[in-house]
Amino acid sequence: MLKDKDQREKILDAAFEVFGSKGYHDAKMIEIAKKAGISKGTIYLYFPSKEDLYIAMNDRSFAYFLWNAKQEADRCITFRQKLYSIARHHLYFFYHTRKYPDSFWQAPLQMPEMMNRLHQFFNDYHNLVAKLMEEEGLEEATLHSKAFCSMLNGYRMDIISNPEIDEKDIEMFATFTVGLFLEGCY
Amino acid sequence: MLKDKDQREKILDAAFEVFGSKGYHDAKMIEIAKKAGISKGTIYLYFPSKEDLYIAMNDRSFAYFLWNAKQEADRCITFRQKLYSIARHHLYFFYHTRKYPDSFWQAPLQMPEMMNRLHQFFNDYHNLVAKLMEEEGLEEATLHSKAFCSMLNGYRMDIISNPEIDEKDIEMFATFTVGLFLEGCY
Amino acid sequence: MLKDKDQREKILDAAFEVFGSKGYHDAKMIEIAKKAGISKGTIYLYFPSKEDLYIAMNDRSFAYFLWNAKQEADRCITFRQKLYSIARHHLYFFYHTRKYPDSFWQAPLQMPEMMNRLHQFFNDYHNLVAKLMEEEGLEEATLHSKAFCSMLNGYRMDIISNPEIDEKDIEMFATFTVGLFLEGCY
Amino acid sequence: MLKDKDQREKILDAAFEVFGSKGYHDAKMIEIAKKAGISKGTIYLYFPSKEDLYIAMNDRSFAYFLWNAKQEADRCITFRQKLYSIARHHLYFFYHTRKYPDSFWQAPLQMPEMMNRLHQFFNDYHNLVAKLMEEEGLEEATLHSKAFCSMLNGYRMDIISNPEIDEKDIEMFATFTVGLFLEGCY
DNA sequence: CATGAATGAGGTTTCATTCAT
DNA sequence: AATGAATGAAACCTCATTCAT
Repeated sequence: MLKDKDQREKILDAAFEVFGSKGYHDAKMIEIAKKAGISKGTIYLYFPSKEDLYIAMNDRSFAYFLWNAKQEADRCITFRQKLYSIARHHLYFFYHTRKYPDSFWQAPLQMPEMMNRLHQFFNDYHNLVAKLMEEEGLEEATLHSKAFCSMLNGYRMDIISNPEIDEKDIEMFATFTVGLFLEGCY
Repeated sequence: MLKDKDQREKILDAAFEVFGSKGYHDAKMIEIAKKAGISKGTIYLYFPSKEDLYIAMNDRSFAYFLWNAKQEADRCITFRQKLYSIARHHLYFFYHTRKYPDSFWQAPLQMPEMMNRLHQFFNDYHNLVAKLMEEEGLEEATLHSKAFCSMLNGYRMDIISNPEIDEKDIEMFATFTVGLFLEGCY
Repeated sequence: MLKDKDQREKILDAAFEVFGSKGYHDAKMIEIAKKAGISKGTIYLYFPSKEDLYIAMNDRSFAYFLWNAKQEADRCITFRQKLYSIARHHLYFFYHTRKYPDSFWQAPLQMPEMMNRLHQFFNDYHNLVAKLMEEEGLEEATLHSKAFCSMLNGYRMDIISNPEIDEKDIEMFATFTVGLFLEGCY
Repeated sequence: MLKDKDQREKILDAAFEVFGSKGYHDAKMIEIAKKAGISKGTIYLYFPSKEDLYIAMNDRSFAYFLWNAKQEADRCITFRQKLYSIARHHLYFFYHTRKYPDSFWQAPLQMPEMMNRLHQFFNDYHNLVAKLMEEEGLEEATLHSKAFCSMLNGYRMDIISNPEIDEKDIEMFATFTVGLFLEGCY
């Protein structure tokens, strides 16, 4: 039982790496199997298809992301601190998974189920952030949360493709974004 | 001579529609050919491979997007108006191409040439916006331009997948984004 | 383990027949698969490409030919007998594979690896014969061995395309060739 | 009229080069057209198909080869001189066309018409040589002529692939072959 | 549970040939 | 006569999935 859990997780870990670094179409089941240290057939004991594996892998990542974002934010007291924790969490996530640029934030069209999950995830994330804003009394919390998250998303490609970006840059991006959000550009 | 031009454009138009609605991998050359009203082989008279066609199609879109963005901004006088024109152009582009959600703003990894073009495009776009900001005397124009464009990008998925969004919403998104950028969230 | 060996051999057998009777370019992978009683994809489990299969098939034939030629020659005592055994082996090989005229003795240009193997094979064969001649004290063994083998090769097209040629003719060709080689034309 | 003749010849010349250096299957009509300085379509005004062009090209080569061989032999007086002239002509032909190794002496199976022509050519050539031998009173002239020509053919691959072989080697090969034929190996 | 050999549908690309100009 | 744009059949190869062991 625990063994099963381990197998499933091992496969999801491998899937994260392979899907993440190659993209859905260029990822091969055999490579995921090899990376998981098992055989191709075994994957099908745990996941009915490549697509299902892809979705399961993303689901796990989504849950993990949201859970962590919430944890971090809950530790903070002031609104500014909360925004800052969201920003840091978001950007560090990009930073730590920068070797797997395809693992997040985009999905193949022609995979409606995955699109739904992705929408749901964005929804959940935006709601999480919107709630923080509502608690602060901010109007139009939904629009504001989307704008805030979108600014963070904008750093994704830079973080992925510019190897010179380091943790100091990440901190700066977070500070800048929170400042712009709270006070505007001037 | 004109004929050639026409054929090439016809193919690029069809490529835009098919790549845009299916994504690179799920797009089939035969479908592009049919949509262009020609035969499969003819595509290869104008483009050496599927990948080259994809890149050429994107290049055309990039140039078109940048040219229009500049046109619109140049017609404006105040800084706020310029930002607003950028925002409207950006969001209306999403709106008018919402049937082709894969035609823009993302590219398959494993296609380094395309990634380079995409980076270049973002660079050009951000520079265009940064220049407007520099003219206004805004500090850290690069960071600000990225943040501004990122907020606009954030509406992409909504515009694509929510069929209830209409031109009034677009205008509202633009107004909101410019306001947030200039004055902050309060 | 034995199964694998069998599959590989089955594929090589089928390749010998199809390449041999159609030539490299007119041979189709699907036909080789059908003849081997397997599916197209299975061939690619054992050989990475059509070209590799072609080369492997030829390699096997080369080794087989040389091994047999040596076996037969080693059983003989006198020089004349040895020459005669070489001639018979050579001509009977043509005779027994006459249904597969393209399987031997020629290779597509534009396939450098195959050309190398073919050269190597001719080299090995000529050396084998040259050695017999050296043991006899014949001068210019290399030139003589090439001339001898070339005369035998000359019967190839006759044997392949003239269905009236039978084993009696083969014996006669061998006798004639050895005689001409040893004593000249008078 | 003369113009036509020129076009046809130009195409045959180009075909000789391209078929000869690439082989039938790897030769492209477009390349032949370019080499002839005309357009693809024009070839089809003079030859109904690639196959027909290939056959016509070979036919011309065959006729040329035979005509020259006869010319050279007729100039000679003694039997040995005649054999020697045949040998030199044969080997120099290989030597001078060594850049076009596929232009002669082999044909794709699956092209019965071409196979027939090739047989006919060998027949004619062997008869030409056999006649010389008959005039000398040699018995079994047919067998002897085949053996003689086959020995010459044996140098083909060497001449084609060994760039160090020069005219001195050719002369030596001719001398050696005639000697072996007349006196045997000792 | 686990394996990995086998399958076969499906897509990109090539190129001889045609035909309107 | 000459062109070259257009055609479309055909073939190699890939890889998700199955299933006997």
